[in-house]
Amino acid sequence: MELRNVFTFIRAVDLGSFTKAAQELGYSQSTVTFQIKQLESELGIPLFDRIGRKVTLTPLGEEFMTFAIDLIKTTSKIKAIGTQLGMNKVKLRVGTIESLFMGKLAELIPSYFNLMPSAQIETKTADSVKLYQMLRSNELDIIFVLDRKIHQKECIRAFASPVNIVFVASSKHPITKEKNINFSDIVKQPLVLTERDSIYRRVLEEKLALLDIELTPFLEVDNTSIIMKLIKEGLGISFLPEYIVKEDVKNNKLTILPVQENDITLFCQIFYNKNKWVSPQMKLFINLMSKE
Amino acid sequence: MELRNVFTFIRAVDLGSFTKAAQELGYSQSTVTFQIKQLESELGIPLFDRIGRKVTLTPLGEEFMTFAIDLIKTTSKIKAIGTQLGMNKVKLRVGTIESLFMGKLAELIPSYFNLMPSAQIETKTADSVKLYQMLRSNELDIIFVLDRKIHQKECIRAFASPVNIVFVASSKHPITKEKNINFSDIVKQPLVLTERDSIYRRVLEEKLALLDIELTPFLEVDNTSIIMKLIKEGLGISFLPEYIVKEDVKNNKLTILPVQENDITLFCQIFYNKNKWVSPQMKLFINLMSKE
DNA sequence: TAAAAATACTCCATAGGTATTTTAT
DNA sequence: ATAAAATACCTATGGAGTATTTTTA
Repeated sequence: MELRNVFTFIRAVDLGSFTKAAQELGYSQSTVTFQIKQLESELGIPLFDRIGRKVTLTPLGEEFMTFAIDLIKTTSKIKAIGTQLGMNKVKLRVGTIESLFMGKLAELIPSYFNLMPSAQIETKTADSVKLYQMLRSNELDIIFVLDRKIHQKECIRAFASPVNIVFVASSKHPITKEKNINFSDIVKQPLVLTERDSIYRRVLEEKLALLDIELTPFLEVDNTSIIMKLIKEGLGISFLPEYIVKEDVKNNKLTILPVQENDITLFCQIFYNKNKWVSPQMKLFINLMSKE
Repeated sequence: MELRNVFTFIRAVDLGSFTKAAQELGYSQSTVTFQIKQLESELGIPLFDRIGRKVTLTPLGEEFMTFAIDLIKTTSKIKAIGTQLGMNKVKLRVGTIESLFMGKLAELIPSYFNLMPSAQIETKTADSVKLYQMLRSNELDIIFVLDRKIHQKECIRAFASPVNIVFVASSKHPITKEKNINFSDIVKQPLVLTERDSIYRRVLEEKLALLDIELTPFLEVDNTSIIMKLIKEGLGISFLPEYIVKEDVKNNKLTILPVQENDITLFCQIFYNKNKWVSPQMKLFINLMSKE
């Protein structure tokens, strides 16, 4: 059944005339006759009695009329889809790495819900490799990662912001007295680092490899919050993104070590799947991150 | 918007695959792709994310889905139109002449409502000329008249039953003693007749005109019930359809006069407009009358 | 005679098919 | 290599128009 015909039917009923309906709808009179005939044969029931030069609904036609109005009501609701954004609960599936969750994402969530009150967010914390995979297989709508600024196939970069990765120690640690520190000095210290395939750990190792320096941390922890807690207790030094230590540096609990050779900069970035429709929820998330 | 496309959309969502939907619906895969594309461009919103070789609904697609289901529900209701007959109040507009209402129609109405419990009947009593007019202009669905069996243009005769028109007098009236009565005897009596353009009055006059007899009733009344009341009180004789006096003849209140020359037979008939859809209500009415 | 609907006929848009290409598993 | 969707291209159906006929007021 063609909704166009249903529209015409309703106008014909309201105006009591095929000709008038045709004029109003911009059809020729014969087209209206045809459309109504088509409806009647599709439904297998007569809709109008054609008596004299008047048309009047049959009882079955009246019955059909109520359903026809239903159909039209629903189509007008359909036309309004997308006009009231965020009116319906749309879940945004965000993937990120643990340190970015703690250091950046957590503080963004309240303002997201502020602007999208009926929203839902589902977060998934995993390592970058897993996150890229999940984005490609559409298990996530958006991922928020720390990485070099390189092309990721199938993915579109919606946002990138530079992040320094720094060496930190407790402010009470004797090494904070030093003015100039080299990589070779660092590696002699007890190091608490993230796991081997964490991106900044890997970047650091590559850098040191060029200088023929070997890295032997005495402790590996996969959670930056725990690392910071240990460091604050004076347990050696670590290599972490600046954003995550900022707060403690301000409070003078941690100190960034002045390692001249360290020019490692990564980017915290947002990606989405290139084949994915960018929903208002995704746009909002990206905007909030950009304005920060 | 094409409901066919909405059907396809729903199957594609349920099966999570265009190809499977195509197989199930008997389309080619490209047709499903085309139909969904068409929906998307009509609505101006993306319905599916095509990621890898999977398709998944976008948030807007999910929103559309609920309305799509609405549409399909309504169309399935539409298909059921006419299956449950008499479920909805359909008014049957019946026109008849006064004597037939009293003599035939009144007793039929209870059985009509018995078989069509949710029905409505609207009756209109008028003279035959007016009734034919109203049938032609679709102010009535059906008319029940007493007439010669002649073709009425625009009308279809659904039923006809012969009716004798007879002379009656009170059983106490002296004329009932007579064995043989002629027209010439009749016209000498005080006559109470229906109005001039009532059909049996007219037929009688035509018959008498052939015999060069003139008819001069002393009283004309447009209501047969009143005429019968007057006759029963001994106020002359009348010329009425047999069905209307039957009851009183049985009770020996009225007597049919044995007028040999009187062979006047008319037909009580049901007509409907030839362009009119014959509703189950109309059919039932006709059937009930035929079975009587 | 005028006005409304039905009918006949024509034209073009488009729905649907087949075959192929692209993309991801 | 396979499976799914997109794309290109072709054809037949049928929707809409014009012109005419029928019917009633």
